[in-house]
Amino acid sequence: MKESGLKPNIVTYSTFIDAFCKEGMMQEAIKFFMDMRRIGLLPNEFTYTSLIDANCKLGNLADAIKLAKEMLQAGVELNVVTCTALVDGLCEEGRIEEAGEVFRAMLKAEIAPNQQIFTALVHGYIKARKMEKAMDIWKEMKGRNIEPDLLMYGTIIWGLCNQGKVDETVVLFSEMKACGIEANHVVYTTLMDAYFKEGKATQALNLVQEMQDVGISPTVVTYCVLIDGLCKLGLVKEAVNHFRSITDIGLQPNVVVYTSLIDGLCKNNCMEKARELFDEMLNKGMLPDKTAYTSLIDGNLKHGNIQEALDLQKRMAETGVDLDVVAYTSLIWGLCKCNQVQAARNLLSEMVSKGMLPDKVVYGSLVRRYYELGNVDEALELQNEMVEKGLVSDINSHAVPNIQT
DNA sequence: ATAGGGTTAG
Repeated sequence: MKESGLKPNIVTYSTFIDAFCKEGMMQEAIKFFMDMRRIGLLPNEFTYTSLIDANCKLGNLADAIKLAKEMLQAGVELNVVTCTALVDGLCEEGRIEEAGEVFRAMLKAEIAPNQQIFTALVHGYIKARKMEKAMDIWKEMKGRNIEPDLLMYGTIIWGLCNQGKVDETVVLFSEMKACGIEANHVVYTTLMDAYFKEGKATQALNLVQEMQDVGISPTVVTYCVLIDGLCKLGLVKEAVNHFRSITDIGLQPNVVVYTSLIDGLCKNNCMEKARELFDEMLNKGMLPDKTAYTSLIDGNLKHGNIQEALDLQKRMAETGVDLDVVAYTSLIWGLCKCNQVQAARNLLSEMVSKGMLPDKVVYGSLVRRYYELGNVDEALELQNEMVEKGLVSDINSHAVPNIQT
């Protein structure tokens, strides 16, 4: 720049600092920040905000707050953009009370709030599971005649769905559309999932139709929600049909979508089809993960195919996929059911040695089997272990592990 | 001229 005869000014420096921040090159950003002051350029609200926001996003809240104080001491006035960066950073760290304080301080300083800071704050309250406070902020925004946009509606809808209050989204969703704000695939997918999870299949399926009608393309996640929802309603044939149509619109099913369907097929007694899909996934060169293996293992165990389950477990180990609590629970229960109590006992020791906490279904299946075999000593030992771990020794429940994928 | 907000799946 010297060669060109042009002197960098505050905007030049701010632009570079912001670019460094966004590239994660904090050392360079700080170097420029020091350089500019050395040559007598005073950082402005843009410079500070770039640095504050970057520190917030890196979780360095202490540095961000320090910079904000420094900014005020340097006589640079706080504005809504800087406050939004701080509010968002604090919310991200779960420090919602402090975020609220920043917001209130801002109002006190007569800085006008806007859509963006309201969204950041609403998001923070939702994340902190304070939906009522989130709704208060939403109302305050409306009271100030600030129109919510897609991000704000999306956040509120997501929050309500999160709290199992999908019914309360109906009015908001209509209102949003009436304002001419187009929903996107995420909002539709979120709503569909919430409706399915509350057993409201009609509403969920209506949304699939509506999405098509308004020309919003589903994504792989949308399909996953749809397939999972249909399977859990026992509509496995429809789920398979939808699965097959994924490629028709140019998408490729991923491991998660395969797993949803495999799990659904297992739970709807279509083991053959489940195996077929699992192999199809392997043939496509996809690597099944923990959940994918566990779904098929669980299905096999519940259908008495112990050998196939053990083969899958072996393949899992060979490909470096660790068993998790769900997989252990399923295997131990299945082995007990198939009279392989020693193998089950070994797995229990293994999971405990890995620091996992077996639940009463795991213990219960072993204890019950030991009693049935007349091995009272082992049964009592395990019951003691259960009590030590703070589990109720409820071995009569005949509980079947309900594997949630 | 340069800074800030949300979200979906097994």
